[in-house]
Amino acid sequence: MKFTTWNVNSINARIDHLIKFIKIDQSDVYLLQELKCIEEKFPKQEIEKLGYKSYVNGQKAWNGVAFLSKKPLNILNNNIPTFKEDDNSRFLEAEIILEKLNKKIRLINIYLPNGNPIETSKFDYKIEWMKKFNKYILDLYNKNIPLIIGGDFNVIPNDEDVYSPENFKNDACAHPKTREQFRVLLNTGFTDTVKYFIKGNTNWTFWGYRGGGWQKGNGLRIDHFLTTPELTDIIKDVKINRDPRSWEKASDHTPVILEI
DNA sequence: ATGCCGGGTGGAACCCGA
Repeated sequence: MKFTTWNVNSINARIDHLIKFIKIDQSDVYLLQELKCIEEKFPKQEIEKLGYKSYVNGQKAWNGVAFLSKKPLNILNNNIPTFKEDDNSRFLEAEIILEKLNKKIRLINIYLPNGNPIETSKFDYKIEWMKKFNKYILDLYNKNIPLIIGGDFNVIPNDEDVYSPENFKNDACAHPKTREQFRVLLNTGFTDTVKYFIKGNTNWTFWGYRGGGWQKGNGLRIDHFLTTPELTDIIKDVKINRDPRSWEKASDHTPVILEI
C-alpha cells in the first residue's frame, strides 16, 4: 500500500500538477497540506475522475489538509482531540484497513505551524501545538494502535537536514525547542522513515522560492513520515520524488512516498 | 537580497510561508 504526503501550496493553484502526478504515481492515499481553500472550493470532481474520494479539512486563505483515497476512509478527527480550541485546519485523522496486517491502522495528516519569527507568539503557538499533538499521539501509541503520521512538520530534525545550518540557527524549524518536541516522538518509538530508509544527507523535501532555492539546490528536509515499530518492520520503500518541484509554477514542496 | 518568490485577500498593498 502506497502513501504520499505533499504540501501543494494551494490546491487550486496546483490542481494540474496534482492530477499529472497522481496519474504517474498512483498512491493509494494522498496526504495533502496547505490547501488554502474551504471544502466547498476543493476540486473534488476532478479528483473523483482519477478514482479518489476526497476528505477535506479546509480553511479560507491559509492552512487546510486533506486525504485523497482510492478506498473509503473512516475520518475520526479534524482537530487534535487534546487541542480542540485550535482554530487552524492543520490536522486530519483517519482509520484504514492495512491488508498486509489485516488490521486497522491510523493515518494522521498534519500541517504543523511554521512558528517564525521565534521571538513572537507564533513560535509559542508552534511549541504548544507540538506538545498537545505529542500528548495525543503518545496516548494512541500506548494503546498499541499502528500509526502513520505524515505531513509538513516544519521541523528540520538535525543540522544535516538543511543546506546551511548557519542560515537556520535562528529559525523556528531548527530551534532546539522544536527539535526537542520532535524527538519526543522518536524517543517514544516512532521511526523517521526518510532518514532511516534513504541514504545520504541531502534528502530535501522543500526548496524555497526566494533566492533561487531550487536552482541552487538549497533545500530543507521538513516533510516526514513517522511510523510505529510494527509498521516500520514491514516498510517496502521510502522515496522522495523531486520531479514535481522542477515543473513550471511548482509547489515549494515535493512529494514523499511511503510504501508498506 | 528571507525587502529577492509566489500564494492568498480584495480590489492596492499587504499578509503569510520557511
